[in-house]
Amino acid sequence: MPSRHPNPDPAPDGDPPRWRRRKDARPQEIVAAAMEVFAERGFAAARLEEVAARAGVSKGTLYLYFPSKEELFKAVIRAAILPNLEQAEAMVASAGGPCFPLLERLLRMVARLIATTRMAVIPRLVIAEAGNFPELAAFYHHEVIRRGFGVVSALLWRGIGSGEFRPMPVDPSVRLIVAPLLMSAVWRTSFDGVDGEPPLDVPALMEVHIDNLRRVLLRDTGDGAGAGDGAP
Amino acid sequence: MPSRHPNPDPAPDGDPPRWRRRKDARPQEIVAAAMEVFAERGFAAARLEEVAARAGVSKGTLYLYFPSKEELFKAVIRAAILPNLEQAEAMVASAGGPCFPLLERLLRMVARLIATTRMAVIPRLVIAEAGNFPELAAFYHHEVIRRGFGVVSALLWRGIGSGEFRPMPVDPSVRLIVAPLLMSAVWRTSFDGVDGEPPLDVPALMEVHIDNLRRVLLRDTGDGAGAGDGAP
DNA sequence: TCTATATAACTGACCAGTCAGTTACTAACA
DNA sequence: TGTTAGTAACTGACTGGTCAGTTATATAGA
Repeated sequence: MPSRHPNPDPAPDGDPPRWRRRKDARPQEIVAAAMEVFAERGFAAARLEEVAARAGVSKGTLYLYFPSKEELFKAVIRAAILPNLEQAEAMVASAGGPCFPLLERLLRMVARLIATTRMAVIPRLVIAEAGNFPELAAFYHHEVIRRGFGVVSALLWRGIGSGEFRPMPVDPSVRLIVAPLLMSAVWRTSFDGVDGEPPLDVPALMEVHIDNLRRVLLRDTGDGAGAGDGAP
Repeated sequence: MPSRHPNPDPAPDGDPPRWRRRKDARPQEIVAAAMEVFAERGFAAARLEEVAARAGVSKGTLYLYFPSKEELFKAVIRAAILPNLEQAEAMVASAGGPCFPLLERLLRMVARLIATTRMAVIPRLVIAEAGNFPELAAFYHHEVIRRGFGVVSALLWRGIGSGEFRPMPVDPSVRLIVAPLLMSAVWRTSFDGVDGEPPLDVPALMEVHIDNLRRVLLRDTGDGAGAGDGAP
């Protein structure tokens, strides 16, 4: 099979070489291909032969850049999630003013990622393999969950400190805020299209969630702070 | 390897037979063994050899009672979930009076199942294999999710109809009510004990969730219907 | 005796990871 | 400006192992 990344500056003479040395481009091409295949098949069922084919290299080449299937998977997770996580951390760290609108922006941002990108498959993949690859679960917990929880947690503490939010148990609240995101990601990659159901409307779900959170998190201010259909 | 279900009424004479015909008992013993193994390894990584060993039979015997690994898995799901689902359906159908306490009972019941039984692994297993076995996902959606959602949905409609609950979009609300349960189940079977974290306190999480739902679902009644730390 | 029930050896297919060999590129030297 | 070692990048056939599902054979029980 010819490379899917052929000579970008074809030699004028004779036939093009069967392959080219492209040390710098390979890793990210391999990771992109692996992302596709893992997303379609899950970790265990993904075939490295197939990853290699989609990356336009041979299986042996994979092992020049990644020592094992598991490390390749970690690289996929890092590439898919870390940039977004860093963006979220920066957003919360830098923003001033009231916390609730910031939380709204955060939730909408993640919801959009879940609804529109392949990133949504990652939680499912990790959940699936956690039993057989505990080290993978630990990696994901340490690199993603802990940091993600940290972002929301910081936001809640700030809101409580300023009096904007009600006092509340922070750890359970973080989990309850995040749960619908997890559910959306899992749903979209496991049940969408099954049984003739319409696909899950992630943004709509998120708007209802945000409305609910307004009632739950915000300290009562006397005026109708909640959604519009409430008391007279 | 000797059977773990040896002759329950050992023959008085000579050596006991190498095996016994136990047509009626086999299926449930096999399903119980399969539940264990699937829970520990996931669907794909579970070995039928091991299921057979734990059930005290040979692999061939499995195929006398279940035509394939997939059908065996379905049997496991049915055995683990259907009784509880039916109990929940009966509870909602038969109970009168206000809806919110009923919802509380329902949530606490499921939370207890998730926190204390092996049932909690089922969602993880289905999620994990949904990509590779779409028919399994469809089965689970049809037999479990649809009915589970139906129970909560019925409850919400009733509460809205009676004026106990605020008007609300029912489908998203059902998902938001269920999401923390799903998260708890997944967490307990994927991340508990990882990274030195204390295990998830499912009942505590559920109590916070229920408090939140009180604020979200119940129509404002003027008095302090919400949790105890609110307005004077 | 007859046969439903059970066994255990077998088959065929799959795949992660390895490694001996091949090729594209580089730079030292003519 | 060739030419030619030298080497890093790459290939693909191979190994060793796994496991779902099948089948020839044996025996419990009627």
